[in-house]
Amino acid sequence: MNPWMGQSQSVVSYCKILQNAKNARMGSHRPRLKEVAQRAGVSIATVSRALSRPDQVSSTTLGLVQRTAAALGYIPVGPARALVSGRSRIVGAIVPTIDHAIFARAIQAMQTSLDAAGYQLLVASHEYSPASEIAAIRAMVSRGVDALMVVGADRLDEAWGLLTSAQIPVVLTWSFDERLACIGFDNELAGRLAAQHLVSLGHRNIGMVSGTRRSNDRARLRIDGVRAALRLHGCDLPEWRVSEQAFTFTGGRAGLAELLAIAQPPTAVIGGNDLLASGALFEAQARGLRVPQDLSVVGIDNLEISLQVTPALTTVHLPTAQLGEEAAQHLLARLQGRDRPGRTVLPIELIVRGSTCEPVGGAVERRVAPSPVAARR
Amino acid sequence: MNPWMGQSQSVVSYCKILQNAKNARMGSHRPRLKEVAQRAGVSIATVSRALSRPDQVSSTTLGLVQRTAAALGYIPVGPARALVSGRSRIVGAIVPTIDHAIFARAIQAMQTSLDAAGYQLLVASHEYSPASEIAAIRAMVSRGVDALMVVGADRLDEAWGLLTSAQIPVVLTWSFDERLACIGFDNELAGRLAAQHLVSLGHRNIGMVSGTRRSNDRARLRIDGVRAALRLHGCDLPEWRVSEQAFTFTGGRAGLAELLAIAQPPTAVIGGNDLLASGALFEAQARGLRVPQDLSVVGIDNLEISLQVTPALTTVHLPTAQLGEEAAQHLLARLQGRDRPGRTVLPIELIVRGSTCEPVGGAVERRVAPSPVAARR
DNA sequence: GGCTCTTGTGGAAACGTTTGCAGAAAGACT
DNA sequence: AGTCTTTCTGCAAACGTTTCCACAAGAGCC
Repeated sequence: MNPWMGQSQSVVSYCKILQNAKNARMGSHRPRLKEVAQRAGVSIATVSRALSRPDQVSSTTLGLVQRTAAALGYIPVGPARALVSGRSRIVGAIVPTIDHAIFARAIQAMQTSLDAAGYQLLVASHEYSPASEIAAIRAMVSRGVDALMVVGADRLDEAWGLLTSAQIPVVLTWSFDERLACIGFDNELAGRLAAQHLVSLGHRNIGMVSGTRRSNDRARLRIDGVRAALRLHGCDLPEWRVSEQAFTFTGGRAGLAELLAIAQPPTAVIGGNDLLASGALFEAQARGLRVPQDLSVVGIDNLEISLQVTPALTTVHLPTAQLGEEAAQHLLARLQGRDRPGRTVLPIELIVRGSTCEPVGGAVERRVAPSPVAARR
Repeated sequence: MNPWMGQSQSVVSYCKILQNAKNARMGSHRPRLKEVAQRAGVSIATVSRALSRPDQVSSTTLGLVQRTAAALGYIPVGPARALVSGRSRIVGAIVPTIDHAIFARAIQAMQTSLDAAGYQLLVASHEYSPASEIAAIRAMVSRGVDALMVVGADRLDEAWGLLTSAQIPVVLTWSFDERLACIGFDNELAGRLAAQHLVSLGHRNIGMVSGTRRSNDRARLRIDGVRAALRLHGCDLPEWRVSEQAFTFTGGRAGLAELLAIAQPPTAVIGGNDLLASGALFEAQARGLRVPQDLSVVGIDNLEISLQVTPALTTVHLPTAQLGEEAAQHLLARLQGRDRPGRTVLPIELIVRGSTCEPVGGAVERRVAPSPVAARR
């Protein structure tokens, strides 16, 4: 049994520990190893061993100690353990934001895996601010995390320095970099898959609603992928056919609005992720455009919502929950001294649904209707 | 300046610390207070003071120490600080799941507020398992969190015992209980508002797609609220007009399917939250029912998605981000010894959008079309 | 020039564990 | 019975901070 994990024991006992010399006036207090030892009539060392490596203690003492500890409601003091053992049993995760389905899902998956191994998860978000990320890394290291997960390969030199010189396992997720172990997706391929699909349907005039590119290599790589696929077929993705927006439905709507305002509006758009793509879809429908006949829409991520919208969204599936779990397993393995591959590329896949079809000539001309004001709030 | 927060300093310096006696072969290593003290030619105590209470040190020494610490890339060892000071500067949050927009948002808001105060956030999820929650509480306490946030008032006695006997500030969120300080919503009112709205539109036969009620007082209270409002107008919500489902779009769809299968299908449904309500909306549309003419749909939460679906979802707005921030501020205040009200009820509000209207006689008879198979994956 | 008061500094004792080491006890074998 | 293992236990030394206390040095005052 791992003593860092909660042992199941009655808590009524909490109230039973009555006044020891010091705390007579306060009533109950949190017992320490020393009190358990006294009560059980053994040494501190024995109690410690009984609780953290039961095999090193005779079965009679073991039982005695366990019973006493349970009766007193003993809960170990983490910082003391961490200080002497050098391991806090805490893993850190630094993400751009927790309030985004893909990161929330990955974090949830990590947490579950870590929990099963007796580790806790410390989270921080930096909202795509490189300076905040540095502060977060430093805060994590300072809290003594045993391992660390970060997102993406775009960061300041100082952040790289902290990560590479920290004496703990670090895993870089979502994309790749030589300097660290990585578990990620081929973001460029994601863009290529989306673009290829549209090209193979016959689209030649394709727009993209991208998320913010600054401090976000994933966003840039996806655009690169789209561009590469288009070039391969003699098309291109000029900068003015890329609309950069915040990662929200609203951003997706604004992005599509922007693309529809240019001289030769695209017959298909690729969203940098499903949020943007769904937003584009909503905006198209609000303007009376039929999707996919008047406009094809492709996303990247495969969120649950993408399957629910009408038409369901064609998208590139990225296994984000798996990423979270693999990240946790990777770090756990390294914490146990097991070797791990330095780079894991998770498989991605285009999922064709109802939001894409071959372009229907001239249909886009219907886009004259202005966007009706969406119900506010 | 708070030394628990990352101080901005060059990291190149990391490489500069060359071999001290012990680590000659290893190259760089993480410097301790002792090394900073030696290098600066002062005592450990002075360095400690310079870094954590600059006012207690002469300005010349202060500058010297700060420069040396920065040059060496000193990062404090949290567990040691925590052990001696009794404060880890870590706050815990235990939620049912991180992978749900409302909790993700609340956690994100908490994290931001805590971060600004130099605190870090330790998260755990229990997936609505009471036993897991106990383990999580124990794990948190064991890690020495300075304060704790939990969700809801449904938990085992053992969990209550741990929470009330822990010698740290604890805040209960989303609902209320006498035993702890609370920041929450009037969930019963949320249900009432939704039901009242439908009744005032003329609906008499109302169904509900609820989330799992077990270990979830919020879900139960919302149903209670709906029921109370209906009773007030001479209607009722019999148990067979309540479909209990998982908190997902799919759950919402299944729930509506179930309600439509009963003898006198409802003319309006209330979703226990917006996920369920949106799911119901999607299912209705997939079956060719017009919303709101054939079926009115109301949700609770006001997620971003609720504004984007067509028609936009009538819903009860719950300020979840505000809840997260208030929870953080509450705990921070108590950590600083400031007094805080024991109970904060956050305001909620019905937002009427396009998914509800007065019932149109007999329209529901159209529901004969079976649900088309949704595109898989 | 002696006195007090303030300010800055260092020594050393905690904080609650884990763990190396040594010794005691108990069993196995001659 | 004596020796050699093996198993179990306790002592005490870490771990890296913060902070109490004492003391030194200067400043201000008469």
